[in-house]
Amino acid sequence: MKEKLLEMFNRLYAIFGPQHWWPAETEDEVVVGAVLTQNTAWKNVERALSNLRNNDLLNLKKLSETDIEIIKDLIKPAGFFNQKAIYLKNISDFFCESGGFVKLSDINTETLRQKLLNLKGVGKETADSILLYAFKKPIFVVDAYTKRLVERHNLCNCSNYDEIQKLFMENLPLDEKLFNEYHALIVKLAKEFCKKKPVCKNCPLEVLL
DNA sequence: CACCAGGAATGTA
DNA sequence: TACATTCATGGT
Repeated sequence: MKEKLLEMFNRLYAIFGPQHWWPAETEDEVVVGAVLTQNTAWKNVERALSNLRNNDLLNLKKLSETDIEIIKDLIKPAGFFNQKAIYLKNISDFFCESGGFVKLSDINTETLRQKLLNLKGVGKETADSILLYAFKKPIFVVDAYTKRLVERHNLCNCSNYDEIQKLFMENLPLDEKLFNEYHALIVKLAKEFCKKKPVCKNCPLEVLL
């Protein structure tokens, strides 16, 4: 399995090259983007992020000080704006109360993950995306594409988040750079070859089966 | 017109 | 524990 997962990564990297994730200027922008992209096309997220940036609100401190109705209006293009505005408030308040990004970086990864999961609006994928792409922790992010990939290639007879995450983390070196690129490459693969949900025609990974 | 996108919370059995 | 429903905009 270790060989298989590495071979899959090497093949994806050979085909698509480095993906330069997360597409953001700051750590705060990663956090905000992680919430806004929940079940939402990234293109729509970019519009919401632009709106926030143009109003100088693309940081957690400003967001915690801004009226929620204003936030709702600016993030509308990303959809689910009523709940996402609440989520952004919860998270930005937490970061401010906790002493900011640098202070939180000192916390042990498992503890920090739990703190993030305790926030309304932060599930496992969002928490792990923040840990990996903002805090640079070696945590593997599992999304719908990853689940489909695991199922289609019969990498394990599991379907829940934790087991799929363990599959990758117990069979790969705990390397933040590797996990960063791996998840991004899976997303890239899905966008290029799996635009329709059930089918994955001409998928370059089929040769590995 | 239907279906989906870099999910999570809530309710039901 | 395992599903079903809801949230909402914009692209295809």
